[in-house]
Amino acid sequence: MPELPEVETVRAGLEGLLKDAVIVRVEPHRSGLRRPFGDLSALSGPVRAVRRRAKYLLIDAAKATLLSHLGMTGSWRIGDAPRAHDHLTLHLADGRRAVFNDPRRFGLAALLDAAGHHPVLAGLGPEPLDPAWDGAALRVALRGRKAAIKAMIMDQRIVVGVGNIYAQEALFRSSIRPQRPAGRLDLAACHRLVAAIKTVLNEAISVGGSTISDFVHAGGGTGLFQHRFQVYDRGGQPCVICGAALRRTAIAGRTTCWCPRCQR
DNA sequence: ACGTAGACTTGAGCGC
DNA sequence: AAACCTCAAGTCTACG
Repeated sequence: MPELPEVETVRAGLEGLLKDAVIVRVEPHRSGLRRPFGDLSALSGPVRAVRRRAKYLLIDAAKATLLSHLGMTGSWRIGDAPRAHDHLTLHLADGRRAVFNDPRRFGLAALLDAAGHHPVLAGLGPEPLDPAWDGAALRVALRGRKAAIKAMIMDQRIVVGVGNIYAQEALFRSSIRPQRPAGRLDLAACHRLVAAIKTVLNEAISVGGSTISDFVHAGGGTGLFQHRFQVYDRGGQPCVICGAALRRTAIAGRTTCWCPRCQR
């Protein structure tokens, strides 16, 4: 999916396009995706804000909040002709339509409950761009863990928003070998890693995220951060720092590229 | 509890 | 060239 920078880019775009627009009708095109949509009709009314928590979007209307997740291939767009894999349409009073499209159907859409909660939000870890999340906090979360550090920073209970692209890029930038047992990182390494995660996420947000094949902004544009990848999908190619051939391995089932010389 | 593999799904592509 | 193949921004479950 879209990781945090992509979701944040969609959030900002959707907020600009939807704020103060009035939803007059919610039209599902199937019963659900990863989970049933449930009854979405309470979403009708003016849109107040579009928020983000982890990789989830929250569209606040007057009487309800729509939670959505883009899965691997989900997108929101405004006012287009219908397309294959459109799953949910929000009809607006001005005639535009906000449409959720997702070819692989790993996404999610549902309303928050009356208390503003949803089961998928329970148990999520800290936001990586929260100033309170620092190396010391990460070190505490990793204590005793033997799994690879890369798997741990992709675990949404440890920290949210980091997926397979930005985990690899942040580990390269902090010179940490992705397969190192997480609990053995010292405080200095945790500080470096947290700083690298924040920097790479902020850089990616500033250029509208990464587009590999599917990701598009709510306004239809693509991201640009894919041009700045230093290790992602670069197995066999030279390290941008030392020139050594980057290695490619699987960690917890996810392809991982890293420099055998720069990352320890 | 912890860690990993497999499942879910559709589309892209010369690598793996 | 093609795709009967493998791989993909993510979660969720089921096993050891």
